[in-house]
Amino acid sequence: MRYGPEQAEKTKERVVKIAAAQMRKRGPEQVGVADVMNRAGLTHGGFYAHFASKDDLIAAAVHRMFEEAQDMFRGATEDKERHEALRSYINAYVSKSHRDRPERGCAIAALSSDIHRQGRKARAAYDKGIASLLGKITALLPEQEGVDRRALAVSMMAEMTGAVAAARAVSDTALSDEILASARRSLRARAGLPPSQPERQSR
Amino acid sequence: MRYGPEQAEKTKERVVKIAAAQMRKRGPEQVGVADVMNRAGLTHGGFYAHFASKDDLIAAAVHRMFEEAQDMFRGATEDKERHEALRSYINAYVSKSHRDRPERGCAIAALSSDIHRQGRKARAAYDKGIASLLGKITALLPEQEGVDRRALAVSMMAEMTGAVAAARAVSDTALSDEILASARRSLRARAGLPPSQPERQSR
DNA sequence: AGCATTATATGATGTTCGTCATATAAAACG
DNA sequence: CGTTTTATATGACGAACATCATATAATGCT
Repeated sequence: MRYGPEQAEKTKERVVKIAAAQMRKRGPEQVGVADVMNRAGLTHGGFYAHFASKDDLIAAAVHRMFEEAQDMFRGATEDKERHEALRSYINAYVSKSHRDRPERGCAIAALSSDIHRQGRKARAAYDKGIASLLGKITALLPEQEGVDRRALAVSMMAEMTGAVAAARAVSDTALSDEILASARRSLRARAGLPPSQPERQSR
Repeated sequence: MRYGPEQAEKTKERVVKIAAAQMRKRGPEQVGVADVMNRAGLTHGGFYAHFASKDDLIAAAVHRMFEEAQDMFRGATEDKERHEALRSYINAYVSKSHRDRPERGCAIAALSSDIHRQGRKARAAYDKGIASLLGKITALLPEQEGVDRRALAVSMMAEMTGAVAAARAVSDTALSDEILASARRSLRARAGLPPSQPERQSR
């Protein structure tokens, strides 16, 4: 044990990463401390050398989820002109692959009904993540007369996260696919994107 | 004990009602069998005279949530002309009072990230509830040329549930209120309702 | 009146949980 | 080389959990 002075940092990062994945997949309360530590190749007792409590771990995990979301956003939008960036982000977000991989996906959709039972720090991290995403979507929206871009961004974010959450919740595959397809088309139209591109199936 | 032959039926109904409220508030997994029974004035052991398992209780609770949702829908829409019914339903759903009382509210918003971890029966009840609601929203939408009412209903449901879930998740009150207000305005416009009614504050 | 039925209660089982006190052993430092 | 520091391990604590076997007592039927 103890393989270097900054090994602890690496270990902690690994634990948080695993926790972030597991908690998106199974919910923060369903993920046990011992489970996370075992997945990191450790035993449960050492946990409290890194975190003050499980609530602390949850807060750190939520923070990391939004870091990963930033990467996803950047990957979909960078080096693209605004219209194309917006289309790319919508297609990536409201997609089957996002629906089918909650452990790698957006925290807002994954934790929508879990987060309000969590501690102060986890909720603060969530707030910050939402605010940041809203800012980015607003900035991508085209300016049009009579359109409040900020309000449109809020409304679109609700539809995006609601559609992915609903598509995950539903067990009928056809209905789930329909939810994604309808939301995707509606979102593109509301974003002011030309309607009938060759309808790519984003999987 | 045993106060009559149909007393058991009453008791079961009471247990399911309590479970439906608690599970919307705290999540199905966070609600213990003993907790529900105690709230019903009983002890935990008798539980298995009424239900085969906790999963069974969850399924029954989800079923009941959608029954209550039907009542809410009917209450907001009955005896109203289509436009007015639609406006009334949107205002009631995307409201502060709905946000602040998840235990009495819509199962879709309350369980969006919980339900996909549940058993077959609970998920089937959820599917049925979503399908039924979608049918009702579709029927209320005005017919317009070039508008797929069903697709619009799906997209609007995603925005409604996403907005309420996000408004609950966020701890910043101002942001939470903004989410509701933006979604409400957007939904009314998308439903084809005249834009600037005297903006009632639905609480 | 007495017997069978059944709704609820008591209490136990074995798990899993978060937390913590303590032990170990390797690295860093003198 | 020896001492201190510290990352991880071991093991235990009490609480909560779902489940079930059994007990109790009141009802409905004969």
